[in-house]
Amino acid sequence: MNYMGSEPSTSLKAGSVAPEGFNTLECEETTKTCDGALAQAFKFLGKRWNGVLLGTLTNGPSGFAELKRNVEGISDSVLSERLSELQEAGLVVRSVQPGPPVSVSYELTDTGKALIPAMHALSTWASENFPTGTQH
Amino acid sequence: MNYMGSEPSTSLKAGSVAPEGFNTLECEETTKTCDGALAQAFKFLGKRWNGVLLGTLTNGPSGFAELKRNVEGISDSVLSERLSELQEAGLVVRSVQPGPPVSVSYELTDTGKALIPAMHALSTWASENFPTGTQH
DNA sequence: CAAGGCGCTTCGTTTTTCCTAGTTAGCCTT
DNA sequence: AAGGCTAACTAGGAAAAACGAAGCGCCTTG
Repeated sequence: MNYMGSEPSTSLKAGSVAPEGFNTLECEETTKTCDGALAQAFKFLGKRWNGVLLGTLTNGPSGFAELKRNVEGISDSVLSERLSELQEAGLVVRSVQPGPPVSVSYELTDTGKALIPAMHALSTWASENFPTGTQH
Repeated sequence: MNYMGSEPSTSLKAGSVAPEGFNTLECEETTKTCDGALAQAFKFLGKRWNGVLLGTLTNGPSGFAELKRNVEGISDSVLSERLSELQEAGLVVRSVQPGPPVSVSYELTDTGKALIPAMHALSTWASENFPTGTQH
């Protein structure tokens, strides 16, 4: 699976197989590195907008303009680029209805939908730890 | 709670209270926005290195140099800045043992530790959807 | 016909992130 | 005593990411 641009290079948990480009760690149970799978997850989610985009798409398929409205603050060019990356990563699928008029929708794939429990856990954590209305 | 710099501005779920600076949505159950709490979570986790840093600290307290070694690819200044941000957000605590020699350690707070279930869910998702060894 | 929306792309500008060299203090070895 | 190394950062500039505005072709609406 391809990543676009450079992504954070992370070390893997002791004993796990190192993908290309990663330094292979000696098998050492006391090494305090980040879980390799978690690091993998953060290759996507550690990029600005991806988490919120995926979160938005859990509400169902959306067109480009609708996503632009619903993800406040994102620019057209970044939205376009992120959607391309998420497609290439297999998390989002783009489907085109030729119309007229042409209509495009973006939808979570099964892989993308499989993120929902984790995103729910993140949402629960934020609700419990950063109640709305207390920011200043 | 203070955020450093500007963070992605997101719209909130219909009916939820809008914090300062957010556009208030009309209460409209069909609006497909990202859950406000999830958006809040991604203010931290959508920044490069934060997720991996927090993931690394789930293994226990670490000093700066140890973190530098265990989070492969991060530079000193970014590590320093991210740790400061995570402290200010209440996710990490810094404690200093004056020595000599001076010794500093960073540790997850209760709020930071409360992220562990969500990070475990993310790790599970990545393991099941991106098996190691298949990257190219 | 004019105006607006959709679904984007392009490019110059701005903002954010990142890197590297450097600092001080202490420890260890020769 | 001197030199090398580590810890825990910081400063300033470089690089990358993100933004904003303009634009395109097509369609719908008035």
